[in-house]
Amino acid sequence: MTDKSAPPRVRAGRPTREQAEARHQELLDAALDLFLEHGFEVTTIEMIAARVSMTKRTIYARHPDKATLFRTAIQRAIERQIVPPHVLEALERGKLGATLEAIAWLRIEQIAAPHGLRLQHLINAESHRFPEIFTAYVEQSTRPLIDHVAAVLQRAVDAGEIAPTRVDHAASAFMSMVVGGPVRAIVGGLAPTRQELDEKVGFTVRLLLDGLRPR
Amino acid sequence: MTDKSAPPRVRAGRPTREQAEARHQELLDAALDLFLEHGFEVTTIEMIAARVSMTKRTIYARHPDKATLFRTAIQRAIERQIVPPHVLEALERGKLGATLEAIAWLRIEQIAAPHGLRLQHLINAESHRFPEIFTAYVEQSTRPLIDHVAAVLQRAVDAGEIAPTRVDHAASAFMSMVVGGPVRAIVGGLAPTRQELDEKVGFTVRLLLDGLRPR
DNA sequence: GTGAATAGCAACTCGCCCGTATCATTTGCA
DNA sequence: TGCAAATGATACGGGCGAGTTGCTATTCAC
Repeated sequence: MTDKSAPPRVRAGRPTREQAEARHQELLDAALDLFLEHGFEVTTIEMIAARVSMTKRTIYARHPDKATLFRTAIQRAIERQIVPPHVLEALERGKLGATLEAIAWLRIEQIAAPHGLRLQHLINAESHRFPEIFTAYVEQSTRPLIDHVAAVLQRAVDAGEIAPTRVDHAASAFMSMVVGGPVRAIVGGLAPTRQELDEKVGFTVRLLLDGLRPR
Repeated sequence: MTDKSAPPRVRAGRPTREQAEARHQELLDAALDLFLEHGFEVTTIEMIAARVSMTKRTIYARHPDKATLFRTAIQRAIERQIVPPHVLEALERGKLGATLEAIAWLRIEQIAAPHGLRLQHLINAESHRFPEIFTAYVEQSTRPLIDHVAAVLQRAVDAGEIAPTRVDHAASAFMSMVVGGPVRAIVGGLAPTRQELDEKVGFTVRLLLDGLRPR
């Protein structure tokens, strides 16, 4: 006895393939936003649906469950952060110090990006429930940069620019220093100025190069 | 019409003040454990109650709600991690390098402690809901150590042991390096050996001292 | 055009958990 | 000794969110 005396239907209908695909991208963007803001548990499917003016039904038509939607959205964010090799190579400057500074800035901008740091925290926080996401993040985002720094340093060692050393330790230490400051600042609610960051990056690079100066 | 034909009573009764206090400590320990393991949302009051063989009733007699219980338990964990000033002073060794190594080890052991890193992650993850906890952690745990390193370095500058420099930057960079490696390792599921850590700490201290060697 | 697949909506079920209330029981403490 | 505090057992209201289903409306394919 579905009377429907006052049919409140507003809009419906099957969208074009392009329309559907665009909506789907919107959905993933919204899901990412909300997950980053509120975490996995607190974010509800209906919050996401409301954000893009859909209903749960439509979301569940594409994604089997909340966990899968989460994985998909986060993996997408990780992929956006991947730096392709040719970009890394393009960071090569003439002088070692300038190259390191360029790499440092690349990472800082990733972290300072609208939700860059939240992504890290979310992935850490959910690393129990989604260990594969954590692994993916390290493998695809963190590690390549460290490895690249190590390679740059190794070349500098070979060229006699710096003293022989454990380039892996040095690279890891360098990235830790670069990231540590901004992370503390941003998480603490501060927005470090370009100048402050510049100062810190300069300090870090100088410290590393002085520490590794050939005897 | 509560019949209660089969009263399955087992045990009850009023405990001694000391007993009650002891149970209360047990409760907070259990709550902390579970919050660290599962996070705020997933952990339920009944999980905590079961862990210490209590009922919700008893918990709610002491804590107005779940959020307050969370704050109390976490604050307790933070306080346990606070290093009293006299302990910091006792880390002073004759040589600057040895002092820095001692400080580094102190922090590494905090992080490698059974739930040391989880505490950080939990606090970060819940920093939206409980910003005051996040602030407390930084103020009471992170910052004092960095400040102490800065003070140690300043004294070394005054003594001419190292070149004049921004000791705040240097201290921050040092602690970042010290913490960065172990964090990546532990979160990644690895358990770095004492020897590996020793090697890293040694490397870090040497890098800093060489980088700051007086001209 | 016509039929079938598809996207959409709304309402529903189911289960979970917080917080509270009730009653019985034990026991510290005055 | 007797009272009240403290706790256990249990039930339940209220709310909420995940996932499902029935139905409708539109578009794609032939």
